[in-house]
Amino acid sequence: MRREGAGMTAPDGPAGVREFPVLPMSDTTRRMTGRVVTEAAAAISALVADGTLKPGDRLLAQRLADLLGVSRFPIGQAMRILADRGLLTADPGRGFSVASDGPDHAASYRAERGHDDLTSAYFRIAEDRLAGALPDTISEQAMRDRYGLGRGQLSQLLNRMAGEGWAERRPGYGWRFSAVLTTPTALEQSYRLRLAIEPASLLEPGYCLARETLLRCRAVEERMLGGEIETASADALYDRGVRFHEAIVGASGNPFFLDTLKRVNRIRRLLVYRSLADRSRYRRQAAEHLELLRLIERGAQIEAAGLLRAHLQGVMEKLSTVRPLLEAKQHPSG
Amino acid sequence: MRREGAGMTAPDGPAGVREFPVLPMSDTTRRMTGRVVTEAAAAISALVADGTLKPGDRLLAQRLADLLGVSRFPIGQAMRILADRGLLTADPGRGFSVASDGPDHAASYRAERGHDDLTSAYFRIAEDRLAGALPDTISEQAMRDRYGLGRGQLSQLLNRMAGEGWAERRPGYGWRFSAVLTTPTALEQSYRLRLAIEPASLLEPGYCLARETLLRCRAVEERMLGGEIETASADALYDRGVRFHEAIVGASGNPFFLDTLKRVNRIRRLLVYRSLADRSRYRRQAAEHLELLRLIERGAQIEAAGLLRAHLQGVMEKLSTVRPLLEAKQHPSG
DNA sequence: GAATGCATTTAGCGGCCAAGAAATGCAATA
DNA sequence: TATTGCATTTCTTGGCCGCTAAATGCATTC
Repeated sequence: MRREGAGMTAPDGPAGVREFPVLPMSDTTRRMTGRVVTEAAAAISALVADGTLKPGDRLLAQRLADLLGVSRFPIGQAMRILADRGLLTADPGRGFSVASDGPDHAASYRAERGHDDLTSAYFRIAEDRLAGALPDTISEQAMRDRYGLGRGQLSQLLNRMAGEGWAERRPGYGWRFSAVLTTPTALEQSYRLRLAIEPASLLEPGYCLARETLLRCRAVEERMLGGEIETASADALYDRGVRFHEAIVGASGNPFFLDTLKRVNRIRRLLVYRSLADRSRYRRQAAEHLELLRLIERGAQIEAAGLLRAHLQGVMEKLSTVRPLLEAKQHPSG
Repeated sequence: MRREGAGMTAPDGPAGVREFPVLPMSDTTRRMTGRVVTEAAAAISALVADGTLKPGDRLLAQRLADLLGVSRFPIGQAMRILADRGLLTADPGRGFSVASDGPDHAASYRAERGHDDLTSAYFRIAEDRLAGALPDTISEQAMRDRYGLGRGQLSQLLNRMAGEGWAERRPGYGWRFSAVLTTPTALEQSYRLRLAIEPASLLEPGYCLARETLLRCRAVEERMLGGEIETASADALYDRGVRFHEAIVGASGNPFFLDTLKRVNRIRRLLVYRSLADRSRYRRQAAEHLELLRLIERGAQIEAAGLLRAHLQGVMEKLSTVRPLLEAKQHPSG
């Protein structure tokens, strides 16, 4: 899948003159690998980066495979790649272990990893759509030509978009994009759905936020208040917010609530785009998140629901100040 | 798609002896047609059945094509089929018009129409899953073999199920079915989601139930109270309920609310299956629906929201009496 | 002159095959 | 004995071809 001129044609310049003499291990590092291998490598490097695996620790293939829900094979591939990058050291016959300078390599490795082909195509389409660059109706053929996708890939994407509610099959053939994404009030409407379900989820019978989850959420928010608000990327900030709310709602044990929230969050990500990186507000949000955790910890569900409602309403009201940006289809300068 | 030995081979018996002298127009009527043609025929017959088109009315191909969002071609095919069935009469050179006994034929035509291939496969899979006949994890290959589906069809179905939250891609390959459908409390949980969003949708700013929609809903409920509760099929009763609630929520103008409801209703259809055809309760439900419409008509949104909440809660409480049936995976005897 | 009916064009889908990726089984080994 | 490393098997995906359905354009006809 997603091959892209890897080797095969013209590996060298004319007469064997290498155009890119640097990166001596590139043919191993750059080797096209499957999705699972890539993700396994990312997962392992994350474990090394956050200290779960310390220098000298031996990596057991089966253990990692079980952790990621895959077989041992792609784990082995991933370890080999990471060994080439210097994160791990290979002990022939006894597998791999974390190199002494593993964590440093892990940080740089993780920094340079980009999006999936499919994911990036998804965002390109969404951006084009938001920018009005895509017509309302279009054939699959035209989409494939435009974004250079295989049949299967495109079909996966379109089905996903259809599931998210902003694309649909036309009766004959071709697809139609609905107006959901381009209407200026969509973002506000998405918040009103959250306002309906998130506080309600707290009042579900049997609501129980696992202690471990609570502590993890609290640690994240405190790290943010401790300075990460200023340093983290806009994407990272958005992700943290999403994860917090999904953790809260997920603790209701009602999958319908959680699925609905996840779904609306995926669309919301397209709507907020990368625009509103107004960091000053994240501080207040983090404080409210922490207060919410305190209430939940005490079992004060009703108060928690009230606070969550106020929290969302507060965020929604701030929306009206950024909405003009969306309407004008411009990105803020600062 | 879905070809099946249609015509082409052996139109007649040997030496011109017709094997099936009855149904002289069968090779036209039975001809396999595409999805759009089939749906166009169904749509036109619906128009004839409900009196929108009366005997003698001429059918304009372009008008119908615009109505259904397709081209004239499948409309022509559909009209030809319907003419063969006696719903329409063909006036060569001037198209088709509704036959004098069109409405009668339309009723019988509509009665014998079955499910789409894809739709029926979807329900077969869901039923197998509910019955525990499908393993938790399975490869696409195995699914294709089991249900005789093409690659694209299966991918469409699986993506749809994934969107509905009861199937998901495994990291490597193959799919996993989640426990959502088989857990005994799922139905109740789905109602609690509805309880969170439906009353809230009534309080959306700009809520406006179109007069035409209101009248249509009222007429349906009154027809039900007038006797259809006893005569209609269980499927039809379910559909009416779904359509009513979706009309109410759709009038909020917030597509997120409507999408969420539609989604949960699709899963709910799988959960209720065909079990609870307890008709006595539909009478009370219809009365409450009518009262709800009255309140909305008066613009009493808050009272309407309260009634809707009570209505859903009432239905949900009745659930506990039928839940044992689901748990035992049995269908009621009466 | 507008709508029909037919011919042409285009789109999408299934089958087939080959390539690549992941899963699985097995022998070697620390 | 548990784990690695490799070989084999299974599965998915992409390309290509042909078929059928739907869209579109055009001549005909009332």
